[in-house]
Amino acid sequence: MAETFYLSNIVPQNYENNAGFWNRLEMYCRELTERFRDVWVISGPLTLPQAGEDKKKTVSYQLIGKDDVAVPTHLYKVILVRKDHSSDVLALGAFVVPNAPIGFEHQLKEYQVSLTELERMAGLTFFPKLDKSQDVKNLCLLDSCELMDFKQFTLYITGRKVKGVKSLVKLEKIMAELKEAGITPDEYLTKVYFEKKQELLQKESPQVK
DNA sequence: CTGTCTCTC
DNA sequence: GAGAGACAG
Repeated sequence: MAETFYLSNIVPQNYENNAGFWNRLEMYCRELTERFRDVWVISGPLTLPQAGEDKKKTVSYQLIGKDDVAVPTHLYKVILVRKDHSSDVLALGAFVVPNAPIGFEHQLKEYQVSLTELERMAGLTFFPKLDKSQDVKNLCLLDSCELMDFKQFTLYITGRKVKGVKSLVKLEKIMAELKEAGITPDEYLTKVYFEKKQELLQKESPQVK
């Protein structure tokens, strides 16, 4: 936790990417901990070359702030999972994601690369003690690599908002926004909504102590 | 969930 | 500078 917050461990990331696609990728990683005994995740920045109109490749990336902090063109994530200690079933997925907004029409699998490819891009060796000659499965074949779709994501976010809401007016506003997005609450959200509504009715009714 | 911004102390 | 709360995607 302490190392997490070193400035040297921080990367400027596109806002929409972080709150959207990357957020859903992180949610997927958390899901994996429910299906696998061990989950290792390594993330980092990349500044990749891009081919111009003349086909020549150039490395170009933005610098921000007075101290010229480099903005990576891409972000990578390597995920290694182990089913359990005894069986030793391992699966790995490596992903390279543009540091730019990515909509719900895109699938995680579009950004999958081989570990070897990523290691060349990053100039790093991941899991050096892992015997690569042994049978390490493709994560996206063993698991689904499916991120939440728009409806699932919106329902989840709305659930978190409802849980933290402080007034009845805001509660109804959150639910109205959901309806406006064309999504009807599922069983879980309906339950959370009514529980919060009861709680706030208690708090906001002046005659009740 | 991922965040930022503003206000107070 | 930290903490709390409002707000947005």
